[in-house]
Amino acid sequence: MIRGARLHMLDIQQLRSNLQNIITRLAQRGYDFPVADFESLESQRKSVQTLTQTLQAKRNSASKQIGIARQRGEDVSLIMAEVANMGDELKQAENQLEAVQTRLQQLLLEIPNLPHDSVPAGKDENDNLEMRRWGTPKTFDFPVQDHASIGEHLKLIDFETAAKLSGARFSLLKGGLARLHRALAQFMLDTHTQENGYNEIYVPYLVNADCLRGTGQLPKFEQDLFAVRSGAQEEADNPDKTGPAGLHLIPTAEVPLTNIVRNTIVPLENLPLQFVAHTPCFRSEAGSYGRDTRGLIRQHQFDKVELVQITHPEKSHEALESLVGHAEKILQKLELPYRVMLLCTGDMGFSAAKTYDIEVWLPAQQAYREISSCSNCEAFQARRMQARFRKGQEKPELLHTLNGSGLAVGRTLVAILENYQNEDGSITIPEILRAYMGGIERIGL
RNA sequence: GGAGAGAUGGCCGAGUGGUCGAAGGCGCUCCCCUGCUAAGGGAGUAUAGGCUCAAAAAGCUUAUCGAGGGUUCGAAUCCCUCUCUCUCCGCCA
Repeated sequence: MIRGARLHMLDIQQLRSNLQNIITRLAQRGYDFPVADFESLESQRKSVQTLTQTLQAKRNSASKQIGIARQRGEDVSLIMAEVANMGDELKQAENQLEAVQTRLQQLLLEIPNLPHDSVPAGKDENDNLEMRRWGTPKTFDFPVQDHASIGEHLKLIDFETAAKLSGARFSLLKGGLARLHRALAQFMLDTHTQENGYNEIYVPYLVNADCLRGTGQLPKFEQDLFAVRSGAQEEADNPDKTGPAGLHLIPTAEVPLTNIVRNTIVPLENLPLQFVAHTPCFRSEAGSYGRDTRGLIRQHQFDKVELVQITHPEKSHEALESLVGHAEKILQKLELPYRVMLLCTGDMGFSAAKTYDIEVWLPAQQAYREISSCSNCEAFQARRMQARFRKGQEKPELLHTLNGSGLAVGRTLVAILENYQNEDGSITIPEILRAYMGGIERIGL
């Protein structure tokens, strides 16, 4: 049997009828569309599929006739002989179709999303557009320390022990900083659930391959993930298998949160869905050797409060603006200066049609550093996930999905350490967090 | 971990090899009827593909009864593997 439904990242109809346009738009984000491969596979697919279906139709009608004749008690040996010969031809056609479809599928699953019209064309982060700034970087009348030094002097960040336990790019927080880290996550969750209308969700931290394909991490970015297997298994042999085999640690809660609507038809009146979850995130950081090796900026494991919205396609771009606002609100309440960047075509992630990064001011680096990334994936993930909505009796339509950090907890901790540092090496607790810290105002030696 | 029972359309539920994409019911949509209400009658009611077509409409066609594979001219139905759910026992935070 051949599966009829195939998942693609871009609208396959669009791809067939509007190929040149799509190639041009993908080129803007630096993607070289494999035209020759695609066209050859498409033409193969067309002829093989037509052949296969014709043979199937023949077989079906012959089988039906056999059934009818049998019931009448007629002799069926003649038709039987005729159909029997078809078997091999059909099987061969089906196998061929399967092979072509698989190759086509592989190709299609690796094509990134199309940039939205409002996204500036550009090559890398230097072409991103600054939208706005909030807050003024504080001037210090003493030499500022970076967060790693501050934490180590306080003896509340212990990288050595973390390395002993797990290796490089892990960290261990103690005492007041561990509590501050927890307070931050609580504060973020409370803000998003109580003020921004999000529904708090607790999610699995291990997900199957379908989820990762749905949000776009697979098949292309396997190397960025951690795969796990249970001790009872020899190997995670078949990544496609559901169940304990082939599970991966989530690189972000976007994966489980967005996949909540995989293979579902959401009633129109339930839209938009707004989910928030606080989870650890696990990333292999392959290919980032030497970058941000010091401190908490780039870790294999970090906590994040993630926002996900599932919206009507006509509402997604205004939803993106509000989602960015929700993330910004956290920084405002923490009184941390930041700027909002609109990413250019070349700097966006695989699944995104449009992305805003929020960058927080880090005094020790004298620079703004990413603390949140908010993306509208439009129908890209929804198509991979078959996430749809239905209006009345009309046909189901693909939803739009959005996600954003609200915020990365570890990096927020970094920002607080650096922006709220005092000359004596202590940290002032931001006003808004004191309720979560038992009222204390300062963390010091 | 052991024993057993299951998985069918929006829902319930029939279907153990043949005109089955699937009876029946509920729900829903449209229409008719009845002065309102209630009741009644009729029609319709899955999804994703492909082909024909400039396109639309329409037509033809394929696939899908938890998933994957197998047997067969033909599979919801038979066989194998897996997943999930439920019940009982054991174990466990």
